[in-house]
Amino acid sequence: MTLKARIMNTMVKPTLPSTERSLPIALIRAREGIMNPIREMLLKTGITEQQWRVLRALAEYGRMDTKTLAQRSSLLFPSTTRISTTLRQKGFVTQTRDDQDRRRQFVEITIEGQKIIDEHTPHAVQIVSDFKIKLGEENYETLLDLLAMLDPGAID
Amino acid sequence: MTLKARIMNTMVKPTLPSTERSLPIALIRAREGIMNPIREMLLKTGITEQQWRVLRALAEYGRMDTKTLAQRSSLLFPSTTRISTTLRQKGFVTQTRDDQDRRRQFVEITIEGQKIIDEHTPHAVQIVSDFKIKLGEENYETLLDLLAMLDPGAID
DNA sequence: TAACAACTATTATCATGTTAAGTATAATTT
DNA sequence: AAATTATACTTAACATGATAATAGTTGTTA
Repeated sequence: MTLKARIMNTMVKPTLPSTERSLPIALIRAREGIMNPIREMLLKTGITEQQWRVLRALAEYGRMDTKTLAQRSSLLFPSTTRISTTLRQKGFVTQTRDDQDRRRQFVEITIEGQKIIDEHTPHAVQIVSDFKIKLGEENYETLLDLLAMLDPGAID
Repeated sequence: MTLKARIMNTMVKPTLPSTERSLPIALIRAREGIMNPIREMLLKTGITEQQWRVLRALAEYGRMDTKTLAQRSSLLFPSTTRISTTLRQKGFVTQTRDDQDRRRQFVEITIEGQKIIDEHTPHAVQIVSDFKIKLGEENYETLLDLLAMLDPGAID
């Protein structure tokens, strides 16, 4: 697109913000920045970022059904099913049917799964801490608050 | 995990923030909130969110090579290759080799591709505008600035 | 100029995102 | 109780994310 055409567009039509100032893209890039060191850490564990999220949720809240697990891990339901299966094969979780409601599937972290969390939590804490320092404590909290306002699951 | 075990953990070991206060997860959830209406809009176009990003970059900056396109679209290189192929098959872009450097592949938006952008930009502008209202103009700009601080590609 | 390294792009592989369809069980209605 | 509806989960299909391996081209150096 020529410069002239771009200027014309700006004058006569509603235009999107430049991709440099686009909120969805800013979210993607920020996530990249955060996840790079975390992914680096996870390389040694042999599990993925999403599998780490599932194990963390299970470690924090204990045994739960797949639906709840999906919500707590911010994963889609089908992804959660697949990841649970993978983690079971790796020996990091167990799956059991609910006898009261046989549709329900409970997932629970194993000793081995908990070990993964325990062994890497200090490093993960360090990574989070580095970002707090980079942004400043106040900015960090502000950012979390602003992001929460966009969360579709949040109780407005 | 029992309550007692959780309390013990908190006392003796470094702990991660609750998933409720985790920055990576907050970024995912915020993105979900933003992308829901955008994906809804894109349903009518038959293209995906990533394909939309590629077309937008091409519309804004004009013809460019795949590497630059990947950066401008915030996509991985291999993803960009695949998406360019898909978009070419749909008739929304053209691909040409650079005669000066035959490694390089140029991608350019077609009239049909530009039409997709033009037809849906007003709706996209409306969606962005809604979020600005929801957050407030000042918060919106603050959020973009804070996110930019996490962007690994940003010039600190 | 031949060997080597660097660069651009493509392809491969596995995991996940996303939507839709399907299955089994439970709850509700008639 | 049979039919219907709703729920929890699973599977399928296609696109993308992420990493690694490969191919073709250009640049550099011995």
